[in-house]
Amino acid sequence: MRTSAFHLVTRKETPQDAEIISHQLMIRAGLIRKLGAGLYTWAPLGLRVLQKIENIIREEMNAAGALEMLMPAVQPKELWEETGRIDDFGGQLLAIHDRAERDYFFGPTHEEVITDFVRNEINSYKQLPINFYQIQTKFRDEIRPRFGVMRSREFIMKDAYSFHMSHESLVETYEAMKQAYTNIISRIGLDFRCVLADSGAIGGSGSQEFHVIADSGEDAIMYSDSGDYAANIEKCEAVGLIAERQAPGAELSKVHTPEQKTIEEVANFLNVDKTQTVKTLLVEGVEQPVALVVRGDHNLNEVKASNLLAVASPLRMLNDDEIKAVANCDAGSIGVKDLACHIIVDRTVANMSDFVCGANDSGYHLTGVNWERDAQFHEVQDIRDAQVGDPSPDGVGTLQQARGIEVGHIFQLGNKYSKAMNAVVLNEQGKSQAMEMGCYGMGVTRMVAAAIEQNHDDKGIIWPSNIAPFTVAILPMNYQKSERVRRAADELYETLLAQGVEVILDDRKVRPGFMMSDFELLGIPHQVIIGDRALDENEVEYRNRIDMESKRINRDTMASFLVDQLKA
RNA sequence: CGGAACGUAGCGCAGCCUGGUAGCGCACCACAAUGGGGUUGUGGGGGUCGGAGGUUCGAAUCCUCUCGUUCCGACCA
Repeated sequence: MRTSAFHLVTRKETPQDAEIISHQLMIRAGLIRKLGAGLYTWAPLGLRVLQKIENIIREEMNAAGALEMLMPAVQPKELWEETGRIDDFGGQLLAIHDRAERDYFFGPTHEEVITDFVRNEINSYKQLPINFYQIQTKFRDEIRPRFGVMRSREFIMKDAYSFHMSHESLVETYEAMKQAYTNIISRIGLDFRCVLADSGAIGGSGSQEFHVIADSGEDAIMYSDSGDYAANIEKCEAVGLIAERQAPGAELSKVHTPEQKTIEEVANFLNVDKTQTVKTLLVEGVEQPVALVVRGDHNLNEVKASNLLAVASPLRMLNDDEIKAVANCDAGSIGVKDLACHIIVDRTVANMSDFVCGANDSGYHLTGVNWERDAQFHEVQDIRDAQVGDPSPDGVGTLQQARGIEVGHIFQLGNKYSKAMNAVVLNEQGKSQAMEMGCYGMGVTRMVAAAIEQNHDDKGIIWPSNIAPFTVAILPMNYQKSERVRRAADELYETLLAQGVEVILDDRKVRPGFMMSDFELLGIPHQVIIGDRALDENEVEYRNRIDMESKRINRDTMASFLVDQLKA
């Protein structure tokens, strides 16, 4: 490709609304342009990257035995009524209607559509197992789209759905998909981690996420410093930190704590460690309000909490009036003694003794509180975030934390959808049986942003060579005027093209500095600079985008040198 | 969803407070010089000032409504 025949529009200035580096660089390099909130146009340059990722995904999915297909992006509302997922997805669903006022959703995911396809298409156990996938545009009306294509509303996803006669067969495909995902992200060239995950609105039993490690990641992932355990913090089991509850050692006493509301303030005021305090959070319950109790220095894990039977989902904190009705005090003074609601305590809290909590009387706290003697709880659950330094739940090592960008998520769905939609096949005994199902998603557009987050410097993008829009850039110095430079550049260009190298030749009439800065921003892995200086010695110059060190190479061997570099 | 801010040329912004015929930088077009790190000069094209309504002799500027965008927040207990 010659730049004169391509669309290359770069910007020197950082766009004002781009927060994270990948978004800034994607706009500056001209990969994407914004159309509206969470809506992006992929320019030819960006599309080349996108398609490389798609092709790697295709190759690995095909190799794992999955079959590519394509479903409609627009889905009839009736399908979603069958599974009752409209409420689960809530406002994220983009509702549309046609001229006859029929209701549709623009698909945020395709479990319903594929299950409908399969229930009509598959009748016998002999046709199973089978795994379908597609690469397609989705729409999720995010509350707050941000970070460019990292969290956009319209995006491209690879989604796969497998169907089975047994759980064992499902697990087999699940493991194959896990391996395929590992292969895909490795081939793209990113540093990633597979972690245990909550299955959220998709549902099902087991699920794991694939995270590209990056400081700008929206998720916190916890991992053992010496073992294999790794989990999203939403899911990461938080072990009880106190092995055995001590017998009460202090008198219960009520102390005046005026204006001391936060745990920090109360602990300082009473001169105790935060680990000797508990906080009581009142949330909406299924039948009655629920108190969730965690140690003062711990965070409530909202995902774990909303998964509890007694707690309403999604999680909602009670407002001041509701708190008053339950605890008869302001929010800053809620405590566990004589609290008339269902009380669920964290594992660590269950074994605390002589602790501090609110007195259910505004401006007062209790000290020396002990379970059984002073207060009772109804359930012990894991409801806090695991934190750095906790023992790993599998007993091996200590937990550490990193930030991750979720680029893939695989689920064992079981028969949630097949039962709801009556997707059955006849088994060997000729009896109807609901199919077991798995689903496997991968964010294609997000992968581009993740790749940049992990591979850039202050000059621009540094593409991993497997997804670079071009692998070689030829930068001629004074192409317009120097006959000799032009001939050398054209010749190398033609030679590389003939060998199937994805090469871009900059034949624009721009000055050298401008050209070099542009290609540093663009991040093309291999760059060849052709100028009169080196040509005097029949040489041209090679630079790798990673180290940017110049190497003089004989003009006649440059093509083969590059081909070797590309193989490496 | 709650809070805040911002909408003036493709991009980044000034002008608004104190109303008087719209400006700067980048980008773009032409010409010339330059030709190994975003070069320079001269000339040029491009804007219903987000939209609607109001106040006024007169509105980018003041008022009201509306649309859009962005940021922050959604555990004080």
